[in-house]
Amino acid sequence: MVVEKLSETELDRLFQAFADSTRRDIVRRVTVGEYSVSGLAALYAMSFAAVQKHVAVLERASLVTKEKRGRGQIVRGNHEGLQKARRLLDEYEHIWRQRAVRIAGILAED
Amino acid sequence: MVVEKLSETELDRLFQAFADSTRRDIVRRVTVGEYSVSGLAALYAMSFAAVQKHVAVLERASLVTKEKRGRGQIVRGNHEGLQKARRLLDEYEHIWRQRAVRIAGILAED
DNA sequence: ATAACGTGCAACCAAATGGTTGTAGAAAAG
DNA sequence: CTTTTCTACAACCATTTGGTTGCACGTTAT
Repeated sequence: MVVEKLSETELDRLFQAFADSTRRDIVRRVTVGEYSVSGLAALYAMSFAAVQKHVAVLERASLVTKEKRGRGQIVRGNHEGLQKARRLLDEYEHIWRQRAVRIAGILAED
Repeated sequence: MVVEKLSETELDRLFQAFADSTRRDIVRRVTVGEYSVSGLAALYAMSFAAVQKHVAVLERASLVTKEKRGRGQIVRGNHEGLQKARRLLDEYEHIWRQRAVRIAGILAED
């Protein structure tokens, strides 16, 4: 199995992208259905430009993709980015579990 | 099973905490062993105060805890915070999978 | 008692973030 | 062709972030 290495700045961008509730909501929505940028903008109490910026942050973090369709641009979720974030947290969990096992082993030595 | 609800600001703090490579490294280290704040500070090419701030960010996000011991203060990993972050990403994955199943279902209707 | 160590905190600074408004271009509708 | 719609982008502003230095205070060591 090829364990694709994640660069640190890539991870910075990924977690930074998740660190805003509006962006988390956008990810949720575009995972379920398709939305144009203006379609998303209509959902939130902020300017179009603000939502546009949030989408740009998500795009830079590889969590969504944009695709031109007619006069608009549709936003889709990108499963790969999500998996990368999950993979890192899984790694931490693994480290944690190893540590728990080691401690149990030490305690058993008495 | 009680599915403890995570507040949005709690999630903001959690992901924000992960969005810095120094902080991710600190989490990794304190999960494996025990470190004082100054012990951590010695590891990075930045001032003690900077590391102290990173630890404070992690503490606010419930990813680490601090405990006074003698003249120093030891930093430990907090499994609960890590699990919360993982749980959210799992939720997204679940939504994604449901969607994949639904699309497969639609295609099968032909 | 004095010196050294570990920590917390405040003040400061540059850069990034999250928002705004305004302008401009490309595609669709009239 | 003109108007409307959707998008992109620049300029601007306030706040937060990530770093610094300096000072104060409690704890350990000499």
